[in-house]
Amino acid sequence: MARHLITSAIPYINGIKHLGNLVGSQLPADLFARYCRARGHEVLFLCATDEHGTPAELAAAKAGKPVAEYCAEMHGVQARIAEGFRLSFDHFGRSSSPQNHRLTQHFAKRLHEEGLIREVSETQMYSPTDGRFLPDRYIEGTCPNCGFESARGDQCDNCTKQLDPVDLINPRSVISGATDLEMRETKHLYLCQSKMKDELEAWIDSKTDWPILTTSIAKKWLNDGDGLQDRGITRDLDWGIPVRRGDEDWPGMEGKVFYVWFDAPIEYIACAQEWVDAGKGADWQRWWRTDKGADDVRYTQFMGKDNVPFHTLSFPATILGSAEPWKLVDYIKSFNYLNYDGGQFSTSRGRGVFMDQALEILPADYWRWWLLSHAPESSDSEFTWENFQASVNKDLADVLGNFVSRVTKFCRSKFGEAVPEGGAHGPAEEALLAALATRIRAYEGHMEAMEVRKSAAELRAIWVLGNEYLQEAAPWSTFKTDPEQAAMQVRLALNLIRLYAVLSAPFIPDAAASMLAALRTPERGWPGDVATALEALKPGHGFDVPEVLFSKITDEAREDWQVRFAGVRG
RNA sequence: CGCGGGAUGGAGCAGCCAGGUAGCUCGUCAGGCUCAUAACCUGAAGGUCGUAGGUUCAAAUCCUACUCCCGCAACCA
Repeated sequence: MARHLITSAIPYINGIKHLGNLVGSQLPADLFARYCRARGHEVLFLCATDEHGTPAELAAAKAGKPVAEYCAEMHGVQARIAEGFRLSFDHFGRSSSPQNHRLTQHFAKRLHEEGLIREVSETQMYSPTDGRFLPDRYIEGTCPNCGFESARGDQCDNCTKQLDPVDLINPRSVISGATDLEMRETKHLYLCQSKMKDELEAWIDSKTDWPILTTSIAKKWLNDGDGLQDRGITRDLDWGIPVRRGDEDWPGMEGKVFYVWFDAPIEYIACAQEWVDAGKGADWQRWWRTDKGADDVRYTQFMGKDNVPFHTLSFPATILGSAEPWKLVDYIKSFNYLNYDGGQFSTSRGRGVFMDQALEILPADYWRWWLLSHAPESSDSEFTWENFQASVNKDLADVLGNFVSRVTKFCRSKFGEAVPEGGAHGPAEEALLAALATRIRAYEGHMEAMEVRKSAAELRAIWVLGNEYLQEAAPWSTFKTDPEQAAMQVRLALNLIRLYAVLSAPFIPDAAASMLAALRTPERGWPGDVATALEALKPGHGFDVPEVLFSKITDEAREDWQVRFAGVRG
């Protein structure tokens, strides 16, 4: 038995996430966590909401609520939706937790003591009307290059030229429209990542088995231009973790907070503390401190490609720079983006399917299956309703659902609602067992390697074996001449349903539970020996013919949804 | 000359790292079965692997140039 620490990139608090966010981190992380648990490993699976930063403040203001209240509310919303998708977090924490405040301030102190923090004085655009410093992208004006009137402070969307806010003609605040902007001097703390470049590079270079997407992005940041740059870790905001050195004040940093990208990954650790403080666990240090039992932990992170630089460089710089024995990540699984029907998902324009809406129209398993079997592993992938309908109907309803249906109904009509007795395996059964063993081992290999698409394809192939077997065995024919043989065939098929439930549970947990419930068995141990696993249900064991496991998506429903989710979210 | 990923039959993908009869799912066509959610099983047609060169006995796989798509480009998260 191994010990697996698994974290999903933490979703930003601001609003409900869309399917692209889900498939890029939380869902594959959940798949892996469920698989590890099924294999008997000890698992700690953590996720949280990332709550600090300007967008949260603005969203709260728009909702007319204090930001703390807004975040608490949105955390509740996201937690409920995560439950709806059956994301099996051991704890779903908050980056605004007291635990994370303390820990973030602790890391800042350690980094300071190690000489890895320096102060930088800089000038930034300040808006007296808004009462805040404005990040570049919250400033708009006329592009000095092309004359485009809605150029952002960091870049002109029209001519793509890189800009500095001071370059803009007639700059104004995106928040209030105020034009009385002024440059003000402000002081910030920088993390001296450049001092750690060699250490980080050696560490990255040692990870030869990481996805190419992960290492190529990390190496680009390490070596692009002047190499790894120092990074500001503080901001002039109200909402965030106050800048302190552990318990002490930080002279000159009054009123400032840490930058979200500094405190967010630290929440992975703080979340384990929250898990303990919530009474769900006893000892968080044996997961996170290599001097306190975490030396045998394997730590895997899941995230979209936009998160890779922070997880391969910034957060490891924090960990390594602290010179304390914290657990470093062992494997980073990164994903490309999921596009929506010919374009991008857009949170601001309400384009695409959002997590709450998805659950309103179909059960979680449908989404889990499609998203995981089409996970954007090697390149960006695209959600289309036609593909979704075809995949779900074919894979879930026709191949798996129909298998359960035909077996249970046939048994009921010929033998009654109990596992029939008699008969012995012949060559066809031996061949099936051998094929199953081969494919199950392949499935395990793909799951362990976190090859999500390949795992799904292998699982589907395992389902197909059942239909192939039935076609060859044809119990509906043998029943007429040799009822005992038919009984054996049906008994095997019923046991196959149980096996499928166990193997499929990481992908489609609800359907798997329904299958086991119909078979009236709690037996869900992972199959070692296939022949043994297919004898779990003994002759005479009662079962129920389940309701239709997966109903099909009709053309009308699909067309309806296509229209409904094409435009602005209503 | 900013960086990275991708380009394989109608659609979506695997194969490429360790060169040697182009594989899978869907769709299409034909056949079979009739237990089942008009479902399942079997078979067939359809691609020379973005373009142009190069290396090699041999390239989807290695090298060079180019084209197109996507993402990133650090005080936005």
